[in-house]
Amino acid sequence: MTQSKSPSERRAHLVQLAGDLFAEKGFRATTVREIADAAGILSGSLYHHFDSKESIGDEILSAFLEDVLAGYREAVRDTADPRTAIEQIVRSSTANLSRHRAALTMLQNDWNYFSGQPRFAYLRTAMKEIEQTWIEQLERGKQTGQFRADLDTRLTYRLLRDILWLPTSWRSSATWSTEQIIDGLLRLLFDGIRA
Amino acid sequence: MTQSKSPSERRAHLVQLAGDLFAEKGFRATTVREIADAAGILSGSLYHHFDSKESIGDEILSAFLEDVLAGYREAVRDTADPRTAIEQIVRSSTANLSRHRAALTMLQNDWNYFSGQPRFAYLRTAMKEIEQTWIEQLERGKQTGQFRADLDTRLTYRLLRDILWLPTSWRSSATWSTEQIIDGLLRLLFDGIRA
DNA sequence: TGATACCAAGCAAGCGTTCGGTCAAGGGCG
DNA sequence: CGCCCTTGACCGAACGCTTGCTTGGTATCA
Repeated sequence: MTQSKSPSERRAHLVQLAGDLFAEKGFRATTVREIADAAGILSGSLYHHFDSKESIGDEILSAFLEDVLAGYREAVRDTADPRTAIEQIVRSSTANLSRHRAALTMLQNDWNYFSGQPRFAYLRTAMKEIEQTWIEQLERGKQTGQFRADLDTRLTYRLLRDILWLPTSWRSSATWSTEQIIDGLLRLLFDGIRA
Repeated sequence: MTQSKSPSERRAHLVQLAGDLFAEKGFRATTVREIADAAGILSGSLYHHFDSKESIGDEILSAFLEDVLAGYREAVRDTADPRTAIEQIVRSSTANLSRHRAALTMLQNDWNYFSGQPRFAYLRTAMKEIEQTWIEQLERGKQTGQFRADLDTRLTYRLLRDILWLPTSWRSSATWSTEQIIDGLLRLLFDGIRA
């Protein structure tokens, strides 16, 4: 059909197509035949580009986590102020999440499936670093007096991280812009809903 | 084997077993053979009690939504104050969610699967009522001056409802008690993390 | 000529579901 | 008491279908 210019550009396109499906139905619920249909080829032909369905998932997940971790590292490197750091984390995450919708859906839907396999051990590693980063910033904020001293750091981290990842799963509705979501999120996190 | 006292007590037990599996892996990812294994019978024997796998899911989901809606209705009936109403909603929801872990996992993992079928049309109906309730209370709070006037009501509702349902998906860890979670949740919602 | 990208066909395994048969428990009845 | 017959719970084996994946062949183009 449409011929790709550079080698393996076709491959990247297939990953993109598969990702769109994963983002809507999850990894397990998406069949290789559906992916092939979206690409206009037969299911068997996919195996000319990938050696398994898991490889496609692997590519999507590792690319996502690399970007996320890069954003986290930059956020804490540039800033001394924990509140600014968290705000920076929120901004970089939101950008990454809208670019990697598929990865997050996979993590939420099929975490049990992936996290059990040795091949995806890096998932746990990355999650640990994310947790560590949040906890450090929250603790620092408590010490400087910017955050409430009575915060349960670990509980707050779990809530904040998951809250941050929520809007991604909202069907790509044009209801709210990314800016609006970031705004609503930040104000909620820092100030709550009370006047 | 063990004989049940009342008729269809066995059936209720099977629903319980299936629910435990659904809560961990989701509905689609759980096979009837796994359910049967957990019960110590063969997969085919399940069909003596249920006419399909979907029926089990139906039973779990409808029971959950009935309880949730009852909690919402009671919360807004008894209270004139919107802040108290929301606090009441949070409390009743948390109780319901810990009792119906399976249902929420199913809604999060397999929403696309269920919401498409006519049989599960009540899912959309119930969600609409939940949304309506939240929005009413948020609007009232804005009018009385208790909540910030610049809140995007619909966006805030989506955030709050999803946030409320988050902790359920946290594996039944003994890390935090229900009381702790409610506390952290309420303080975060109303006051944010700032000191 | 030899990669590259794909087709056509099919495999084994797993899925939800069906169906005829077995077997113990228990009430009705002489 | 002893017999029969219903009933509920389950087994064993299979069904049709879908799954991820394999294999041998073909067209295209450098």
